[in-house]
Amino acid sequence: MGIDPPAGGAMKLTPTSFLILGMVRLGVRTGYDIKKFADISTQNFWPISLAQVYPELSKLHDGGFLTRRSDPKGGRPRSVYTITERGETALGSWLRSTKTEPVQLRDEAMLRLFFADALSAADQLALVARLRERNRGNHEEMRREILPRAEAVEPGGPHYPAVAARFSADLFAFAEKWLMQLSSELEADKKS
Amino acid sequence: MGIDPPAGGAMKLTPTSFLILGMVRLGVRTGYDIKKFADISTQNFWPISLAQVYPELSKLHDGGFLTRRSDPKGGRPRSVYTITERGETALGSWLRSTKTEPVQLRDEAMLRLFFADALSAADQLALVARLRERNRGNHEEMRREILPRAEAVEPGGPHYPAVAARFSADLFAFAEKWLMQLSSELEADKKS
DNA sequence: CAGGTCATGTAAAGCGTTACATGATTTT
DNA sequence: AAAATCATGTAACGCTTTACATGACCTG
Repeated sequence: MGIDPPAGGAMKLTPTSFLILGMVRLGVRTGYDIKKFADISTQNFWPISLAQVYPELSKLHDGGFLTRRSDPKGGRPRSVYTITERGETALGSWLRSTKTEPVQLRDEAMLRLFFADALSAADQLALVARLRERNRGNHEEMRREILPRAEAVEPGGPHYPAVAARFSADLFAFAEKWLMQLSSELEADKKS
Repeated sequence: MGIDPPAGGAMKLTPTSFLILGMVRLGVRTGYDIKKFADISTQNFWPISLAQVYPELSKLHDGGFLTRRSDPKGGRPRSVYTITERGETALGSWLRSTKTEPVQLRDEAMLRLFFADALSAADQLALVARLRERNRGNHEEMRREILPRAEAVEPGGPHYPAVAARFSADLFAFAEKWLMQLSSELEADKKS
């Protein structure tokens, strides 16, 4: 009532904000659905938790980037969001922004590999075997769950989600071959 | 004086703790040197900041995993650390631990790619070009700075740092080819 | 002698995860 | 009838980053 509607003058949007904004733009309209869809699409390169989604939606709504409409299913409250003109503009200029942030990888298993010289030959092999197994699992999930969904897009639908999925899948495939090679080399070294 | 020397009964060590511990074990003895060496070795899969190093060293010292010796260079104070038996044990059981944490990737650029359908064909190409350029830079740095240092190891020295470096370098190389391919496909689509 | 590197820390702020809390609806 | 899923949030905690602070030593 007393709040200037578009408001958000000095509002700093994070990549997580744009993830939410982009999801709403793709037609994923509720907080719960955004989290569910993110889990099978963007989780590999930008993980989010459900606890981030709701405050972020409110923030974007307060800033005028989204509109909120109450649409209860039965007696259960539910909020449905739509992107505004302002939201589209913000998303567009983020997508065109040229400042490139570095990739950030965090992998405890790779850290273990780095220090693996402290292990016996047998334990080294076991460590690499665990790395391979985890990677194989990730690859499987990618190929079976994520890629097919991303590729099952109606004509005229978005096609970059499938590009991103294929990239991840191919990276996992490459890592799989690489780690197999490493295993073989270690086995060979053991015998000599 | 009144402190039980080994102390650390219920002390929870994080991957960052083991990174520090492992570095000291490899003969990197001061906080400053650990950060410097981490920057050209483990930064790609477990980034740390200098502000983490010193408190972590103190924590590990308090827990009896490291010994501290004061060794000033000129009038400048300096602490040199050594790993203890207890530290070796802890590092070993972490390395042999079978619980596998998931890889965690965070890449704003990939997130942009995922939502690139909102862009014009020209802007899509520009986005991919930026991705490629960043990747090429990472690959270059890997090949020119990190790999050679990791591979320049005296006989009997650790050889897994070089394995880890080669893995990263090869991943970047793979991504480079993949992104080149994507660029070509987009160019081809544009003409048709 | 100025700027860079060596060297060690503290404080504040930001971001994200886990756990907590609640309750309706749907599926088995 | 129980379990899973839908649905929305809050609170506490932990890890990391950035900024602040200090000062000696070395190189051009």
